Amino acid sequence: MSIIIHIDMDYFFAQVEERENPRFKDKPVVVGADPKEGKGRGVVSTCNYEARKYGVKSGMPISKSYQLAPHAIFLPVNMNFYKKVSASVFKVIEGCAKRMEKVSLDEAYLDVTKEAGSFKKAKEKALKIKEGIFKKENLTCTAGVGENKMMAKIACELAKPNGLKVILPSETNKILSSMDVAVIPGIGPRTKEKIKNYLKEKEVKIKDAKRIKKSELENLFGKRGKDFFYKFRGKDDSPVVENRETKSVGREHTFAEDTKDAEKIMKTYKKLITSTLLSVRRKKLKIKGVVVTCRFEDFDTHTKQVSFKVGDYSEEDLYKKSLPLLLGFLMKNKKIRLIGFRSLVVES
DNA sequence: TTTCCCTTCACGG
DNA sequence: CTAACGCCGTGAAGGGAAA
Repeated sequence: MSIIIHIDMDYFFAQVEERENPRFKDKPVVVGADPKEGKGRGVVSTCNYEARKYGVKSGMPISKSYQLAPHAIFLPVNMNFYKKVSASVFKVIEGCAKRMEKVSLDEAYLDVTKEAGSFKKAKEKALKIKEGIFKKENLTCTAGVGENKMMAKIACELAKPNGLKVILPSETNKILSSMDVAVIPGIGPRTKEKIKNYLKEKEVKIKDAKRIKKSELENLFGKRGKDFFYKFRGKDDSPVVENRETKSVGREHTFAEDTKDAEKIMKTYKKLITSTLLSVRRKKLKIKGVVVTCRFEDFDTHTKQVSFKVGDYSEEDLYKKSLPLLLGFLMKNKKIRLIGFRSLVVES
């Protein structure tokens, strides 16, 4: 049995924007792609709760969010600024717990099994973190405490925004039973659909999903199926990992309009390589391969990959090695929507 | 036979 | 045109080639 705290900054990017510009408060704020009067091709990155009242959500096409809330304040993603704020927030968190896994700019898991020793102490620690972040950065977050990563995350979801919730092991099964299967991390729309079809039900709660045998889940979902079987019962043995190794670094670009213009594509392609290589070098990584992605006008998406000897490579090297992959895509007589370049890397 | 490579799929933030 | 859909990164499946 572990004691895990999950910390999640509330509507992070939008909250930072509100802080920088207090007159945005009480108004719907949408951070994401340029809506371009409803013609934009990007998506919503984050929005505040005022915008959510209109049905706007993160991940939604920006064009749809514009239909739902044309009067909202639409802001571009100021990633460099959010990164700085995030670094400051993480300093607070690091000061409070030894074992910390950074999930993203605005989320972390803390394994406080040893330091806290009890759920009561863990709750106090979580409150301290919330206060520390608010004092330093004037931003709110939500904390969840549970017996493992999954339960900490679910507790956090239930308490948002600006909340703090503990789910005791004795409460775990009762709380899960009436929840939708999709609250389980790793169960997305596809997996949920498959489970619904398998049980021939319109909606599936976790108590219903528990009727499925472990062997059936394994047949349906392979090794993930076994994890699901245990997760339905509140069990998750995935560890808090402090330093994940970077496996790949890449960039991709969607054109404003689908294109066949080879010159335009090449120009963009070279920029993707340059930018990727910059990141690779900043992180002092060695390259062992490249992947080229192409999405055509009909959304058909393909990748081509080639591996080579681990080493340091120049922009020209990467260009030469990957060009045949890209040309393979240009041969097709279809307009291109997106191209991507990714380096497979190893830490040196 | 085992391991590695390539491609796709699904997911999460 | 009743769907619209970015950018980044991970893990796993499944088929085939290489060692």
